[in-house]
Amino acid sequence: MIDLKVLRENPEIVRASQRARGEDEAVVDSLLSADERRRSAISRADTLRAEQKVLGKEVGKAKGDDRAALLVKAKDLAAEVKAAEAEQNATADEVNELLARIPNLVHPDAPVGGEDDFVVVKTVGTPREFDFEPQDHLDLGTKLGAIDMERGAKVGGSRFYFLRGVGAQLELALLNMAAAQATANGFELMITPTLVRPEIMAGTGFLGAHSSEIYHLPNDDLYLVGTSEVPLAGYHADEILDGERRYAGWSSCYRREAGSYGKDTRGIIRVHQFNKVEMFSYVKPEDAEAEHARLLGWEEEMLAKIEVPYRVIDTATGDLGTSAHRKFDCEAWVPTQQKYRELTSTSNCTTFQARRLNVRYRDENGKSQIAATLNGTLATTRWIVAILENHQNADGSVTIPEAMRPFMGTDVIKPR
RNA sequence: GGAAGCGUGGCAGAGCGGCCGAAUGCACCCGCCUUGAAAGCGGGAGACGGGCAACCGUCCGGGGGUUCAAAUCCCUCCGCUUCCGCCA
Repeated sequence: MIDLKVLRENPEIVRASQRARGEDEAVVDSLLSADERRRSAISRADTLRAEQKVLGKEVGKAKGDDRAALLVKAKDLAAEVKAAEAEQNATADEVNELLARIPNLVHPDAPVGGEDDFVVVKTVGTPREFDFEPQDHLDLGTKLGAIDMERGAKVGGSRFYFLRGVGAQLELALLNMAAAQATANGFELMITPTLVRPEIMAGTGFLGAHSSEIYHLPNDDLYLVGTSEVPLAGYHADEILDGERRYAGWSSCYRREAGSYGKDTRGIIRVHQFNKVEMFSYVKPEDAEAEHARLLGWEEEMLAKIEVPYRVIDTATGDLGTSAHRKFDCEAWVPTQQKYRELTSTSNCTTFQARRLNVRYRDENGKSQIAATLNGTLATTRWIVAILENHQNADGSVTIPEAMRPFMGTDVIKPR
C-alpha cells in the first residue's frame, strides 16, 4: 500500500501516478475524504475512551449510592464509546479498502503508456546468422529427448510438459549456476514454501487486479505461488530487521495463464508450472534505486553466461505490476520467432509490499522504518528456449555455453 | 481425523476482573566505579495511531462477546506442542 502521508501532503503525485498507469484518479479524492473522516472518528473515540477510563476507576472506588449513580453514568458512556468505536472501525475499513485499490506510485522516469510503450535501455550482442534453417526449441527439445510436451498434456493438460534426460539436466545446470552466482554475490539461498496463506499473497500485491492468474486451493484456503518473491516477501512479515537482507529463492512457480488462450501455445515459453531462482532484497528506501541497478547487473551477468543476444527494456507504467515502482526486463533473442522474449524481470517495489506486510528495519537512531523490497529473476525454465535455439547446430545438436559446462558435465547434447 | 495443553515485550517468564503497557531474569543503551574490562551500583529503553506540542489513545496470536471496567471470563478462527489413529 502507498504511504498515507504522501497522499495527504501531496495528492497530486498520487493522481499523476494513477493517470500514468491508466487507473482511476477519483479514488484519490475518495480516499482523502475517508481519511479525514477516519481521523476525526479516531479523535472522538479517543476522547470518549479517556473519559471512560477515568470514570471506570471512580466506579471501582465508590461505595453505596455514589456507586449506583456512577454506574448509571458509566453505562451511558459505555454505549457512547461503543458507537464511537464502531464509527472508527467503519471509517478505518473504508480507508483500507480504498487504499488497497491504489497500486504503487510509478517512478517519474518510467515511460508512460501501455505494454508496447517500453523504452529499450540497451541491446547486447547481435542475433546469429544461421547457414541452415534453425529449428524451434520444441523441435530441438523433442529430438534431443529433452522435452515431452505430449505426455505433459496427457498427465497435466495443456501447458504442462516433462523435462526428461538432458532437458532435466539442463534445467538443473542452469538453476545451479544461478544459485552459485547468487551465493557468490552474497545472497542466502532459500528453498521456499510454494503454498501460502491469503495474507501473504495479498501482502505482495497479487490478489488485486491480477488475482485470476493465481491458483487457489479452496479446501485449505491456500494459494500457489507464481514466484518465490511471495514467500520471500512474507518471510520477514511483522519483523523489524537490523540491516539489509538478500535472498535467492529456488522454487517451482505456478501460473494459471488465464486470458492467454492461443498465446505461446507451442513449447515451454508459457506454461503453468516452471522452476525459478529469484533474487529478493530488503533494503532501506533510500538505497532501493541503487539496489535495483545492482539486481539488473546480476541478471545481465547471468545472461552473459548463457551467451545469447538480449536487450534491456524499461517497462511502461501501464504494464507495471501492482507493487512495482519501476521494472526492467531482460529479453533474449529467439531466432525462430525473430523476436526478443522476456527472460528476466526486476521490480523495485519501494515500501509498497513492506508496508502491507509490516516489514521494518531499525535506522541509525534506533527508530523503526518501513523497508523497501526488490526482486529480480536469475534463471527460469524458459531460459532453456533461448539456450537451445541460439546454440543449435545444423545436425540438431546443441552446444552448451562454456560457463554452464561445469554444471552440465558435457560440451554438447545430441539428438537421440 | 480424534483428544488435551499452550500462545504475554528482542529472548525467557510472572500475572488476583479495576492499583497492568504489564513483575522478574537475560540481552541492550547511558552514567558511576576501574589503568582498561568484568563484576557491582544508579538510571534509561516496546510497537502503532492521532496531535505543532504538552499529551491522549490503541496493542498481552487474530476476530467477536460478557462487563461500568478484560492479559485475566465466554465464543470462534489461526498457529504451536503432546498423545492416539490413519497415510506416506
